[in-house]
Amino acid sequence: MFSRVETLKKRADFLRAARARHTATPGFVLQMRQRTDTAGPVRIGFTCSKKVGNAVARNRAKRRLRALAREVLAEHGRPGCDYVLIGRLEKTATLPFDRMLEDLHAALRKLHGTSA
RNA sequence: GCGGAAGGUCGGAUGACCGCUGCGCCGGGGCGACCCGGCGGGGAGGAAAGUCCGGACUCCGGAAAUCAACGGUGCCGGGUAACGCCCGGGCGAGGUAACUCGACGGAAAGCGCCACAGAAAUGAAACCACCGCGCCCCGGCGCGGCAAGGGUGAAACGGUGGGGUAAGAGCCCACCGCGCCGGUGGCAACACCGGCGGCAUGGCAAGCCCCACCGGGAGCAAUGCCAAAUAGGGACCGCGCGUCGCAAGACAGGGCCGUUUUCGCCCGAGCAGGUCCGGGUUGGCAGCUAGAGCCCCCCUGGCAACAGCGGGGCAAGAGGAAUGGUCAUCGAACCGGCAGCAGUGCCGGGGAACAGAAUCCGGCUUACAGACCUUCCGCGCAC
RNA sequence: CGGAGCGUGGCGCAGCCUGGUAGCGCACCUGUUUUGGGUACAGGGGGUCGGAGGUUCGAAUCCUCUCGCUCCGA
Repeated sequence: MFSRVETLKKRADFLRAARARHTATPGFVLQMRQRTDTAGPVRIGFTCSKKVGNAVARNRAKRRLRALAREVLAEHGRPGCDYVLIGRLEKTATLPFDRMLEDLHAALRKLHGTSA
């Protein structure tokens, strides 16, 4: 791991990422924003609205998204980028983990390819 | 065996790999705050929920008593830090029973309301009917008596039976109900017994209210500190220019919870006291987890809730918010098939309810697939 | 996390405190007026009062529980 991974905490950062590039898969929505400091750390945020369910369902969805990000974005994340993973109703908690890993790789290829 | 009642416990399990977090230790780096790595042992619930009550704690302007307003509680006694909670008792209701349920003070302190229907909805009164007398066209009318019967309504001024009467009526009597007085038992709610009154007193207090008791307000996003940044601002309010003294200070005087009183504190010639606006910061640390703590056992007191002594055990502290992710095995409910009179057994599928700590405790309420334990009641059968 | 408030026809609101009739505006339907439409006038339909339980003879209204939504506080 050559770049540190930080957690996104500010509401303003989430709003900026929401206006940037995004792509959707059955299990989640991925947003990506290239910051001005291109050598900075990779930053990741997680969002689950009340639409996902009650507190138990929201926490479980966020934990699965965090596990996905730890496996993929730590190595394939681009420095100086903010990523936001958004949970979806039912699917985020129930889809097979391998399928979501593939989807995340595909989503990263799509966003990196178009923004390069 | 079937059906039921009460109380309690648990609420998926095991393993592997990869992670998060705070605590302790070790090593390294840094002047330091701290950062990195390794190891060890912790890491969601019975409701963590709803936020419906009661506290602890903190601030508001310090405390006690009192009155008023407002809010709450409401049979009696006890338990508790406290409670609207718990335990025991009383009364009422339901059930064959075990047992369960009850916002369960006062309607002769006062005000208000009781739609429609009905003669009349609480001062009493009288539509039909009943009875007596009078009159006539023999069916009614007039006067008087009466309130038992009819009809209306959720509710009609005690109920049943007998006597009585022109017809009736607590008009009289017995029993029941109600009220009052006395006695006995009980701390009390209340119960029982005796006597008296002839009955006056409809319902609603989850309408106002009366009585008794309780409560100052706001809340951990409280509050305190540090750093950074902006400003060194503006407006208003409070009291004021007293006496003695060289001064410190003291005394007048003033201020401090809605009222009053007592004490206490503050000001007392600038105090730089308070409030608001404007501007800045949306960082860090503390509060922050050991306290009326929970559980188990023995003993003592108590019917019990509970209290006391002793012993043992357990106790997460996050902060865009950790307590997990993936895989494998085992697996309850449920579904299907086969066997059996049945309890059930075997095979296959299936893959776990409600739900996530946010300052902390004591309760209540609500949600919940199922599994297990103890005690008790009724019925049936056998002895 | 803590604290306030609101749920009534399709939409926006009264009525609730002080219990017996659910009302107003826009919208909708029908008719008249017009060559037709709009406008105007007349008439009409449509509401489990968020849900459950209780108090009462009777609940949109009073009480308790519950569901959903909105706002405020460092």
